[in-house]
Amino acid sequence: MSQAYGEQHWWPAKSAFEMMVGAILTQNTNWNNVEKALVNLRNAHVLDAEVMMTCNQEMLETWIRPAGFFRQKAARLIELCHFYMEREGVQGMKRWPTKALRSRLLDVHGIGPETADSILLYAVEKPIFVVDAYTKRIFHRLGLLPETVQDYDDVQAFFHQRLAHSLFIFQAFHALIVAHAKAHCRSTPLCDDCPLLSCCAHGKSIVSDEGNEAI
DNA sequence: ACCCAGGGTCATA
DNA sequence: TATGACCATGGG
Repeated sequence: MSQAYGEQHWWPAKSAFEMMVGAILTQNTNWNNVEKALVNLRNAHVLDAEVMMTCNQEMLETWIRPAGFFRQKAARLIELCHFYMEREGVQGMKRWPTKALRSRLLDVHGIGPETADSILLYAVEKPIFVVDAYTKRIFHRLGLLPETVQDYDDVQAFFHQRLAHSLFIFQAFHALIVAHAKAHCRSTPLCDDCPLLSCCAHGKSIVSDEGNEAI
């Protein structure tokens, strides 16, 4: 996948806090829309936990409107700011064991498993595998991940059992999975040169069974 | 006029 | 435990 898609330079953020904000904003939302919201926040000079925490929620809503779900997300950003300050920023978070920090993140209203793990992997730089819709779809279709495994924590455990627990591996792999999913979006009928099929023993049978399904 | 996107929460059964 | 509704915008 590296050879096929190259370096992915994830996560595109100038600071750890900006990364966390992006993690909230991108929930079920196209990254293009998230970028517009981030530009608005930057122009307003509120891309900082201490500043954002004090700003008016209706103002926040207008800035992040392009990212959709703006009312929920504005409230979630405020919650994130409180968490960030209470934990003394990313440096403070780094001092905590991954498991304990993860469960504190999950206590924050509006932060679920994927958002928590994205923050842990890309902002706090803890070696933890991020599971998203792409990951499940791709590996289910390849026949590598049993269809019976659907639950977030179960899917994550599946990969944790099979991959080296390396920050670099987890960061790069998740990024490449997304790159692969985007490259073979629904516009592509079938990919003969699919870098995953070529290294998957079940590839051919999956392809013939699924017909013209991409990924 | 659809469909969906790098989810999460809440109400039902 | 397991579905379904809801949140909202912009791009294909």
